[in-house]
Amino acid sequence: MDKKKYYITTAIAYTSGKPHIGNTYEAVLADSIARFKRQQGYDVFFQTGTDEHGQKIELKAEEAGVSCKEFVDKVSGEIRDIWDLMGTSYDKFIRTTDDYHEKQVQKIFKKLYDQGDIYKGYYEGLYCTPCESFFTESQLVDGKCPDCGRPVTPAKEEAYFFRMSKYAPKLIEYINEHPEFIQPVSRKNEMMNNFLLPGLQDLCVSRTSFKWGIPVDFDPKHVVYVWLDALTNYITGIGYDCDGNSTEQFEKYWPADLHLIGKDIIRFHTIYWPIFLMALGLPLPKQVFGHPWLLQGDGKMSKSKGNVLYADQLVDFFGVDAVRYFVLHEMPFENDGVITWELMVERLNSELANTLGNLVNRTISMSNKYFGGVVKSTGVTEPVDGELKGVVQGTKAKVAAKMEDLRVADAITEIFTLFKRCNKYIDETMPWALAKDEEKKDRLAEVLYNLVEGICVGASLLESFMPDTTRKILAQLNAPGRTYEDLDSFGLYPSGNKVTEKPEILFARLDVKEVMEKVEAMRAGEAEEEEAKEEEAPVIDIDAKPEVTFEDFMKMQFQVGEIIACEEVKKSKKLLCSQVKIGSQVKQIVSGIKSNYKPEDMVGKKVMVLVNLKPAKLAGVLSEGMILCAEGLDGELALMTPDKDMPAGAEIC
RNA sequence: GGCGAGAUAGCUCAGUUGGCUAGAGCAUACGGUUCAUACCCGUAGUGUCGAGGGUUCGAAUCCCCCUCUCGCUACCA
Repeated sequence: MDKKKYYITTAIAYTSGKPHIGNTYEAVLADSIARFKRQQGYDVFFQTGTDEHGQKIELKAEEAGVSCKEFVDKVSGEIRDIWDLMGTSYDKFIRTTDDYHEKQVQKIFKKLYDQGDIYKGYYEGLYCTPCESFFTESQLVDGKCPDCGRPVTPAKEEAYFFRMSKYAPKLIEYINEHPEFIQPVSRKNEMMNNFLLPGLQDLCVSRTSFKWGIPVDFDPKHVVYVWLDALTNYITGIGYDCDGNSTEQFEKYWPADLHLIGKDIIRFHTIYWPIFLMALGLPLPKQVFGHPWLLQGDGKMSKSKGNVLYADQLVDFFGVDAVRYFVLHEMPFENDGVITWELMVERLNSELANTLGNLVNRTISMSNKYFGGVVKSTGVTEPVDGELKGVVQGTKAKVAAKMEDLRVADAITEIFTLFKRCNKYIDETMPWALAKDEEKKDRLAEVLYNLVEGICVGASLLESFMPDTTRKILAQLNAPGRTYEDLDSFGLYPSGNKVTEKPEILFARLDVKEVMEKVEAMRAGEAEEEEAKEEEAPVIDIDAKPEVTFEDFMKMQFQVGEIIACEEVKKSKKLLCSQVKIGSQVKQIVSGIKSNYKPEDMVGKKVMVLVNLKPAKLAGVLSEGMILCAEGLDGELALMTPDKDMPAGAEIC
């Protein structure tokens, strides 16, 4: 009988820089699921990879003074190295610059165009280069990119659009009929209420503003825009061909059983991607799981905060399996998880070193001390053995049930419950007491056999999550690997086998203080590097806007305004409403600066005002101008104030 | 502004259709043990279950209202 297939993917990582521990978490999570399914006997295909096109990469490459291809080759390689370091067992690492992918994307684009799903139009809007996104004015935050807070530039391009609305009813039906499709389910409501039910906008699927992308072959000044390029990796990677010459591999594995993605891109995977697939006449993936994020103690990781954790650093301190254990076990199913150095150390010490490592160590050392390492079942059982056996035999089913729901953290907890039970068993049976009585030698042997057997089962179940540790434990116990089917039986450890003479410490306890000192030292080194960098280039480059004529410029009237009153706009989160004295008149101006200025701080300030801007209502409040601000890297705002005291109304020219 | 989630032990959370003295892990305290990586095992707790009102024989659980937090979304010159 053919094995059941299981196709799992991660999102492909964007090659604009080194991935932090949060990105790495996704790969490890997918890996643990893939490994578990393999262990269960599924024919698993696990695909991951890198997303390598776009304007941001074009810019980064230019900055680095290399070609785009050289740039992405390097970064993609680094990402793959980290995935390898973490022991992710991917079957395929796709790159969106792979030639088969590029060719197929072109064919898909053409096909969708020919069948009328893609049409040519114009995109007018405001563009954020780093995010490579167009926004309507209404989407902007404080007039800035809603994603990154950086400035946007007006742009109009000829562009191709995908007719989303045509497929929306079918998608709504599909989602309603497949409640398990979007995980966690709370996300399903968000998608429905915010996008599908109010009506879907058409999606822009091409760009002319940059070159680093897959050219639209019948209209080469366009490149295919991110989602049609990136999302299709899930089918091109396993050999899809839209002319009907797909590989056997594709026929076998598609549709995907699970797309594992970050919660920030749920919308693209549960709306646009299914619709693309419908347009191609392909079945939809069975499940999309938007996992939560792994956060640093003091908020989301960001380079500017200097609190970014990288997988390789953590591995240097703790080892691969400890890091895998941490990210898999500390991450809740629905809420964001927290990672700090202190927490890492605590978990390592209490769970890995104390509970597991010490259990293996004490068991082996007793076997050596009492029986020269030979582990033998003598059949001298006592009632207390039954409870241990029950736990050992029952763990497999519990783990499987948790994994079925993608509750990886809970699955690991079940395995550790087994190890804790083993520790308790040692206390209950007191081998050291048995050892003092020659008549109880057979009982002692049986106790140690039961322990070794229990550990073997636990260690085997741990394989999906901490593969190296499993290998080490089984090697130290000189235990043969056992099949998944046998993980709920007890007594398969070959009686008479000899365990290692010198047990190796699996996880060494660490001292929090020492670790923190090392971390500080490392941080100091990084900070110096950062400082050196900052001294070199404390500048911000924004996209150049089209040239304006002097006449254009003269149309705008700038004056000094004095803020005489200011209050929060109640209905909004970011707006302040100021009364600004300009000459003898007073204008009401609303501005999105609440995050940086308090109303009381505003009063009395002299600011630069664009006076003749057409009035508009913001959050229902009339605004008759614009107060100008400079914006720093983190979205920090600074009001433009005159260098010397100037009367309200003075012209700025 | 719209939709949604949440507020439970010092910390992270579990509490199914309302029902016996509200739970787990970590941390704390005490006790036991010595095979082991100062480890393991046991015991003990502490909670106005966010505030207030209501339904009920009985509410952490259902209803109303309030406060706060969070997610998505809209508006944000």
